[in-house]
Amino acid sequence: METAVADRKDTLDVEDLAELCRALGHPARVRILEFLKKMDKCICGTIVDSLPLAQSTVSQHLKQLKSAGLVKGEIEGPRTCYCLDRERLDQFKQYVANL
Amino acid sequence: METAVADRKDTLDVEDLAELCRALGHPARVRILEFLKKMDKCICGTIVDSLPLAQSTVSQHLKQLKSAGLVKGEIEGPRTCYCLDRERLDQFKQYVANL
DNA sequence: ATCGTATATCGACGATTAACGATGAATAAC
DNA sequence: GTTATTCATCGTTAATCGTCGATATACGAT
Repeated sequence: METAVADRKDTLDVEDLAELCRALGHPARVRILEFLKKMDKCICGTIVDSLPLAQSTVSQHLKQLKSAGLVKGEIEGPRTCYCLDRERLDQFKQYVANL
Repeated sequence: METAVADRKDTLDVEDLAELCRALGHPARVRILEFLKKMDKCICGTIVDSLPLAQSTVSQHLKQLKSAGLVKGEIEGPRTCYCLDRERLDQFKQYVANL
């Protein structure tokens, strides 16, 4: 019984950890995460300016981070303000620490 | 000067972290890592038996983990014995803890 | 020698990724 | 109203990924 429950729990963690890792498996996305860690809140345009990539590419990367739950975007007029989801980052840290 | 040095250090860590994340960005590879964490040493065949994947696929996954430095393989006759590179895993943990 | 076991590699295939420029929708300024 | 700014989305392209079966190589047993 306990084993069965533990196995299910492991299954969810594995998939979730893999998803988070996939999200951070590109240097640009790591940089974005670090940037947001420092800046707390930041509009898309500033992130675009900080990377040697096209705006559309950065937007795609942000989309990936958002999909993984690591960042949140809040629309302000024509701008989008992104911030880190610190709880989600902590979750990632927890997973990795438990490896 | 210090900024320049710090920037270079960040650049290396970002790439390295991304590489490690990419390696663990697939559930099968996370499972292999966990398996090796528990078993300490394990032959390829046993790992193959523990996953619902073809032997060739598992071999490819192991190759990815090896390339990222997370596992080491030691040939013993017709068999290969894999083990976790614990220092490398600790490095990963360190990177993530510092995010 | 032959046969069996183990596994890395190859090639094929479909799916996914990362890059870009173009564009449309939403907002702001005039 | 027009014009400008912002950014998500689209489509294209080439590269990479994940999976498989087949196979060659290395070793072990007979």
